[in-house]
Amino acid sequence: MPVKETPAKEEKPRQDKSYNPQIIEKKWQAKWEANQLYRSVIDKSKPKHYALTMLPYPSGDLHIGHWYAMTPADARARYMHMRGYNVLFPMGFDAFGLPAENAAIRDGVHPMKRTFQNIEKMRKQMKSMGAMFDWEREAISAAPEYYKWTEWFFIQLYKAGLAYRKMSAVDWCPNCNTTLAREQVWGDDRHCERCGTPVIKKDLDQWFFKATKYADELLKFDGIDWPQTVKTLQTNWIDRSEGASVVFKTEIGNHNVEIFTTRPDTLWGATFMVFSPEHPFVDEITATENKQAVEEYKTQAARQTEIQRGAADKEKTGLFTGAYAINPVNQERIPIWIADYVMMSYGTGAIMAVPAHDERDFAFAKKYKLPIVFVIQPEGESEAEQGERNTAYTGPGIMVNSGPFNGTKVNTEKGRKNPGIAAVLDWIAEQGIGKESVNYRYRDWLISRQRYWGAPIPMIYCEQHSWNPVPEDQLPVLLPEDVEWKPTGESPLKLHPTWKNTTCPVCGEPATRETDTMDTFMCSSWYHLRYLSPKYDKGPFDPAEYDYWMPVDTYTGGIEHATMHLLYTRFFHKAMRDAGIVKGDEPMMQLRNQGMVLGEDNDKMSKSKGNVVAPDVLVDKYGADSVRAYIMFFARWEMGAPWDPQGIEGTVRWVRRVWTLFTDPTPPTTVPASDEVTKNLRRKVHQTLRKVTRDFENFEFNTIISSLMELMNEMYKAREAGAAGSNTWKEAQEIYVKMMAPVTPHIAEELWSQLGKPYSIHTQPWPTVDEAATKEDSIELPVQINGKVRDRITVPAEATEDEIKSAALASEVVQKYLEGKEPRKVIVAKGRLVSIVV
RNA sequence: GCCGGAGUGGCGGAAUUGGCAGACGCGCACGACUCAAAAUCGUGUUCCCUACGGGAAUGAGGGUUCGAUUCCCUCCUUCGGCACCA
Repeated sequence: MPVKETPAKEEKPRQDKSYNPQIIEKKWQAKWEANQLYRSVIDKSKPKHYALTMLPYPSGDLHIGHWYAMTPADARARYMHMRGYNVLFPMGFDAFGLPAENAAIRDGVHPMKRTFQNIEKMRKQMKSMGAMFDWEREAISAAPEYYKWTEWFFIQLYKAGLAYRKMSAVDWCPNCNTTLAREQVWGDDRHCERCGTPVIKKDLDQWFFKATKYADELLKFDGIDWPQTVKTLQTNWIDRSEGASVVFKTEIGNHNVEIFTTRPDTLWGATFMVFSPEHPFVDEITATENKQAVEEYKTQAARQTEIQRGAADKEKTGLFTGAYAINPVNQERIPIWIADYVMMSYGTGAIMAVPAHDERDFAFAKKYKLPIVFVIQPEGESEAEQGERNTAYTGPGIMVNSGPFNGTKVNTEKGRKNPGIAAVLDWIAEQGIGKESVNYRYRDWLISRQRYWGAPIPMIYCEQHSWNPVPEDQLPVLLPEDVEWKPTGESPLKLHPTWKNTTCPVCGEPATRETDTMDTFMCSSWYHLRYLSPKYDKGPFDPAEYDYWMPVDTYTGGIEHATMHLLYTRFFHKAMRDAGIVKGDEPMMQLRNQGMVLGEDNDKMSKSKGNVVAPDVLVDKYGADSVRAYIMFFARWEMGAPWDPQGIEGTVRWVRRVWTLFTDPTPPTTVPASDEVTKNLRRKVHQTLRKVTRDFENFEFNTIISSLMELMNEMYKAREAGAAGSNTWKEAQEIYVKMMAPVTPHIAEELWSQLGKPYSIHTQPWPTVDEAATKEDSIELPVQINGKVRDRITVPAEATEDEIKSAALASEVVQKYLEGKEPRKVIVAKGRLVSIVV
């Protein structure tokens, strides 16, 4: 790509030397764009760095939260660029989704039109930020050339046996009029992650991705540098538990009822079974005389929401079915109950109840007078004593009443680490009554959405041949433009008169298309791949680009996606790795999360609360550089903070004062600086450089700005002392502007140019710390006596421990405290302090 | 109930390996400039006292250490996640 020269526009010589961000920011943005400063192309002579920040939904307005996420990410990408990396820092839009469709229902404006208008506006707003986004690589998930490949990926998942259709009770948001994946239902009241409406259950035939196949691998985070909190959230979300699956037989029908238990060592204590009211065997096994009561209980349980059923402190209720099962370890006949504390959605929907060693089962047994048999005895406790218990016993002990295992030790470890469990696991396998088993809370990913504005699910249904994917050469399945906007709870695609009619790819007979669209998290699971080659049409990405840029080196974004996007994209990557489409085990090597900017009132920013901060207004008033600097300065990035509208004055002053320091032609003194002044200045410059470098590495953006402020204050003092014009001064200026460049790219470029340096500062190498220059000549050490600072001594930096010690002891103050006595102990922490114990 | 993060001046925050707590900034006060104001520049700004000097203080209490914001234990507050999970 040839570098275009900007037409040399003759500007009038500046009359006004004062800082005018509106002029210089526009000037440099135009120049950078004109000569494609931020175009990232493969360059095998350089190490690559793929910096990715989560892409926004095109709501139509860039708010301060976007700046908070993007500006530090941009600054760091710029820093990496100056460190010599070939940096890819792309941007795009997660452009499918409900808001645009809901707006269409409201006012009839087509989501396509609105979305692309919004993108237009936001792209312009983003450009005012002065970020180094490579817009040639922009990807928009709602564009056909993008969603063609989202559809293609669905087919690859289908071919890999990872996409399946199932009728089940799924979560439905009555406000969004669509189903949601388990991850998208939040909180105690089980509300929709997007709109906050409590969800309900609906029985629907839906497409799922078999994410659970990767549960174990998703628990491994080897080789990736991700925050512990995210790893913990994902681990808890998947919630692996080790145990056994054991088969109990029903008397009636001789059905095999599989149960999951984490405590196979307590099998001999299973004195009854509890089925979830929805369990498929309930109707058949229920005795005639119990039928009516059971039906009533089922109806009542179904009427309750899962929240009500899930309330842990709720009094347990249940009902005897009249049926019995056989405990396979001791052939005991045990009653089968139904109770709503057993959930169809976890495990198998049926449990063995061991009241002696499980609190819930104990409470249930007490209430309904069911037998309680203790099979784990704490050491030193007699059977009689145990019979007195009024709680379940869950601690360690010895197995009793357990046939061949009497006397076996049980500890509190889970799974095979527990000797009792390990022994029973082997035995049940031998006996053929059960096996070692792992259960997860993690569910398969429900991908179907009953909405229009999403990527079509590229599947066709034929009476003869059931479901088949759309042939790949017919992709994309395009969204029809002429649809009616009705909030019916069914996809508008279903109501379209002709769109769904097609032919079966197997037999060619008339068939119908799937009218649901995909969860937009499917689009964002692979956007980092589309950035590699957004115009490529032979595949989702150009393999040459993939081989050079992937994996993502640094990924930044909000932690709210811990169990959604960040889990989906890992699953997606692993599934596509196994399909031979991508390489490596993980898509993103390093992850860092930013916090959230809250409103002044400490509340989440929202239009309805009227606490939204508009960055455009700030940019108009102060310039993008000052806003960028404030964003990075005002809070710890990973923590976030409520917005303080006054605080921005601090960074505005800093930027102006730097401007003045560099452009004021009349230094305050003509007296040349002493060697000491220049040496001290140079020391401070290199110390600051070391600090700023380290802070960029560690994503500690706030202290980058404060260090730069500190150095500026020192430079003002040095200038006062005559340092201006010296070589040290020139070096200080040069390093200073380079350090500013990632944070405040426009003013840095302008000052760089005014220093007479060649365009562009953003292609300059990051300066190197002169370690020798950072060394202090003499250091002031505090002297502590019994832990309190009583004096300070100044010693040469290279003073030995003994020299420091005698200097400290020689101090008058120390002598006074010693009162002529010998100190008990003198500790010299070199370069830190002297501690004297009297 | 379980898991994880956080708690430091009026406010945002700093303190890198256990070594001077409060860097840097906001705000505030005073001063300079000005007819005046804004802007700008300068000085001060944790709290308490009898103020030359001394004492206390990093959510609370305890411990380890010459020395703890930092490590350990108990607890409190707060935010987030999970939860009749078998």
